[in-house]
Amino acid sequence: MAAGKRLNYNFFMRDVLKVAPELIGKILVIRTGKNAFRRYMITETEAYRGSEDEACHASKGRTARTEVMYHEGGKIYVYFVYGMYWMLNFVAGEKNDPQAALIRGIEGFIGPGRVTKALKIDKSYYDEDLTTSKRIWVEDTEIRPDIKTGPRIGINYAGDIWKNKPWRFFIIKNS
DNA sequence: TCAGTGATTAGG
DNA sequence: CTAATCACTGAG
Repeated sequence: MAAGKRLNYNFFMRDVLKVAPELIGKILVIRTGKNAFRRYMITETEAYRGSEDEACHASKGRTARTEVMYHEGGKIYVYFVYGMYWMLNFVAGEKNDPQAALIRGIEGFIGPGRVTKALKIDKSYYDEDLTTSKRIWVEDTEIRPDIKTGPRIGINYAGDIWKNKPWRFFIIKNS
């Protein structure tokens, strides 16, 4: 895979613990008008992995909301939370293995709610396919950033085992 | 530190 | 139908 090329099916069909960190430094492209697109480098992600992961929405089973997580890698999982914010996730892994990477930060917009506000993401992106969509996709780069890890944010409801997993991936913004 | 805000879910 | 919950943010 080369810089500027769209990340394909094979990229997303792997385990989310590979996909989530590798998304860091990649370019998220979003259509903003008829022939207008904006490009943002992804700077922070989190991995949610399978029905065992108590922090993963799919740990409570297959529902209308989590259905797309059970689909093949490359789909988009969007959901609404706290009455105000859309969360943008990229589904990873094989069919029937519910995994997704939450996009927590892009260049200029740190925080999952701020990301979707900047990109104007809403429910209409639910189940969109990143490998074929004409309005959103991810491109490869030559960037190989120094990736830091830490525990995931906002999942206090999960047990300690899962709460402490270092499944948040990010790069510090250059100052 | 804490309220706002409404989709989603489980339960009666 | 009701009520609880929530992968957050901005104001104070």
